[in-house]
Amino acid sequence: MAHDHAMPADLTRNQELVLGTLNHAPAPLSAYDILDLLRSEGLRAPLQVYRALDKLVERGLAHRLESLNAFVACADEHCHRKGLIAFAICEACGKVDEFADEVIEERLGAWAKDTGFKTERTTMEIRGKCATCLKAAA
Amino acid sequence: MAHDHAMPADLTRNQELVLGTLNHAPAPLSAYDILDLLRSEGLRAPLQVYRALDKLVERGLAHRLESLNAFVACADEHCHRKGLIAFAICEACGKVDEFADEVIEERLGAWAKDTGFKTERTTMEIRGKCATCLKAAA
DNA sequence: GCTGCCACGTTATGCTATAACGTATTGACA
DNA sequence: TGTCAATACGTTATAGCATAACGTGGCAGC
Repeated sequence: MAHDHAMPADLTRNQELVLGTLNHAPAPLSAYDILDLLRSEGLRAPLQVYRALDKLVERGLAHRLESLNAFVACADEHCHRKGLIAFAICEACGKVDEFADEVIEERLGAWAKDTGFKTERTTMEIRGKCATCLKAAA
Repeated sequence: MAHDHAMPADLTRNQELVLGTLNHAPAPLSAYDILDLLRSEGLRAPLQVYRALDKLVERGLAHRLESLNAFVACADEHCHRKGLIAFAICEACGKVDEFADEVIEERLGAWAKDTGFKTERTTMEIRGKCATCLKAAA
């Protein structure tokens, strides 16, 4: 993708480095991938990356993909994405598509209400092949 | 939960041991949890557990919870569950509720069709607090 | 100046998963 | 009956992901 998002001004140096790395990556990166890419900037320990990632995820600037144990920058231009987000992950090229669906959100909300469950966090990840890769394989 | 599911007759010894362990667990177990519980049965290496889990998951007898790196037995009595399954995980007691929603499945199908994405596997996990734990805390 | 807070840096460790071997069993079938 | 393919098994070693526990340093507010 290699495009820049609007980057908040109040990030710490480490957070900025990590977010910058994610922004320029064409596919999700593991914390250790990020660490390796940032050794030249002085980062040495996994914890430096994990701490930055925690903050970025907390603020919605990055997302964790549970099924990959990896991270991506938020795809929303102004990072104002609210509510439930779904990810479609291409197993061939690694690209991740981020989308929201109000109907799904509402159905999950209804289920939670019915069963008395208090939702705190939802992850939804679709694995498969993206249109581009399907075409290329044909 | 500690109830027995119908257990297929053609499981290998290791698969049977692992599925039995999951069936009797009140909450998801990691592969290493399972290993520890089965050392008395002669299991010694993680791979023995992972191999059994792979087969069980493949057959739909067990599910992997990506957000926990853990496994549960399929909650469906006869293990005939088809299509997309959602999991609601209580962060307090660890219990997992398994459910299906056709509307959600259809919405995801529609999204895939629109974008030309070929879905192979979908994970949907809700984290939060179950009704029982909420009541207990009140 | 003191205090509380938060980010940082470092070392060590723990948890999760798989690679790469070789062996044993079974069933198909010439 | 021998051999072949398929599949599960067992073991050792290693790779990959994540956090505990410690101490340091900057900065805001009183």
